[in-house]
Amino acid sequence: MTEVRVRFAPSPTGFLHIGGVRTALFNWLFARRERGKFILRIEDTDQSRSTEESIQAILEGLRWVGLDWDEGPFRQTARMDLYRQHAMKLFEQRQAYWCVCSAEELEARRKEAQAKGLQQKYDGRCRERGITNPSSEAALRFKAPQEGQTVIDDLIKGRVVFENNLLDDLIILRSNGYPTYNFSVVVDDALMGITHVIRGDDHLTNTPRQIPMFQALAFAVPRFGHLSMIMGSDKTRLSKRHGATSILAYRDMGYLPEAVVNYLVRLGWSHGDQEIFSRRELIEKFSFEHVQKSSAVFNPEKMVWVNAEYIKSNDPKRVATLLQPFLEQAGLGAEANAMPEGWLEQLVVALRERCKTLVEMATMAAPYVQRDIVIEEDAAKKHLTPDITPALSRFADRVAALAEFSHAALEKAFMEVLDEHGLRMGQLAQPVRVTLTGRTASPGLFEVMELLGRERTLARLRTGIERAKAARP
RNA sequence: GUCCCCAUCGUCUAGUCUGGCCUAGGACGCCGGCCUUUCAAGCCGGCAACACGGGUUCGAAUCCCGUUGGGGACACCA
Repeated sequence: MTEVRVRFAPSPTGFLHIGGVRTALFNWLFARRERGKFILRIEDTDQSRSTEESIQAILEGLRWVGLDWDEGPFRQTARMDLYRQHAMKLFEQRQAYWCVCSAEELEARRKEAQAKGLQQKYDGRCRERGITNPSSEAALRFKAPQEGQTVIDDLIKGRVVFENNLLDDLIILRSNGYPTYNFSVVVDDALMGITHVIRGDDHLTNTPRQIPMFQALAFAVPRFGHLSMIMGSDKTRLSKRHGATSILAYRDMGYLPEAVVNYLVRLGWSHGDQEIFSRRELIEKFSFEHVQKSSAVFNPEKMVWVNAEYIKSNDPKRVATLLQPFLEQAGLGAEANAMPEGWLEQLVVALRERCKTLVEMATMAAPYVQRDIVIEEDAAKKHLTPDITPALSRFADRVAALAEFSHAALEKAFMEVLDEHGLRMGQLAQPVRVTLTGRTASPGLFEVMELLGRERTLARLRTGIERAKAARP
């Protein structure tokens, strides 16, 4: 058994998006499962569109979702000699020829063919010219086979057959000396020993063009697997229109990387009815047999749900760590940092069932982190009324006198006050909640008090009592 | 236009290869209820799909053909 070697080969012409991450993920899972190698290759042969910034964003995005690569990142621009060398080999073998048709001419002919409804294919006029001393504007074309068929035994799609007479003589070396995509992939995939090419569906029709090149160069042909595309809600290809484009935008929106991975892997792959998978399980269970052939629509609501699941079930310590930058951003950083060891985890536990993203959690955290709060007007009007002040005061006194400021002790005190004043839970709970948090919704009251500590609890109770007294009944 | 891929609830999907266990299961969302100190979470229930037409077969979501629909590719982009 030879070692499985797969690669992710993005072109750095933009940011790493959801679709790219999914492709990378499927490659990575397969590599990990097969104990093979995952290789990262940057396809930057398009000089005009590639940017260093994009490369950095791609690396950062992959790191964020935890897709670590074993080799690379290789950059095609650093491997130019290799492509030229192999291109010349094809020329010497007479499997490639110089073409002096200008880009403008080609474009014009293509347009004409299109208008006439003819096949848009290079007419091969330079094929038999036998140009050996090309001018500087010449490009090198691969002599594609015109007879027979090329058959792909695709890992996902199954058997796909293409007629060779439809194949174009592709340019492999541009007149500027740079290789084109279809040629550089072949050379790299072969030289890097790629055994399985797992890529987007949009490359399916490139495959019959590439296979003859592998063969002409006497390289072993890898196996191919073509993943369906991800679509937006309108069933068109996913793009900026459908929301955040860079994977890093999801980080900034408060998603956990493992949630994004979990959501993405389920977009096209399944394991029975299971929805949530640990990374370990994913590696164990992943297989191309259960990868869907059809395209999938990206559904933000479900991703939010997955994220909420992870927030709830993850180690609070980790969630607390991930929450930090969001607290900073919400202007709560300094105060949060001043809290005692373990406090933030406690906050996470109190809030995690109530929020779906870290951004939401940070927003919700304000009353617990801050020293002073603003009480919502409507909440005060409804719950902080003069008639509740006796019970409120009594409770404040009890809290002040408590030997131990704990959940159990607070609850006991609260119940006793309820008893003394003949109140039901809800009648006192809401006023206390509003007093303590300024809002009508919060975690359990006694958790809230523990989070606030005795000092802030008392201070807020007193403020609330004053406010209730002053209110018009 | 030519070639290629695809087709189960609104969405992600199980089931399709190896027809019968499918009066089609799960999940998200939506609606209703329960629980309850609020809001959530949780639990229970509901709505909701085999694109269409022909075959093959005792029997088809499952196999075959066609139609329709969707997507992709046809560059000196990747």
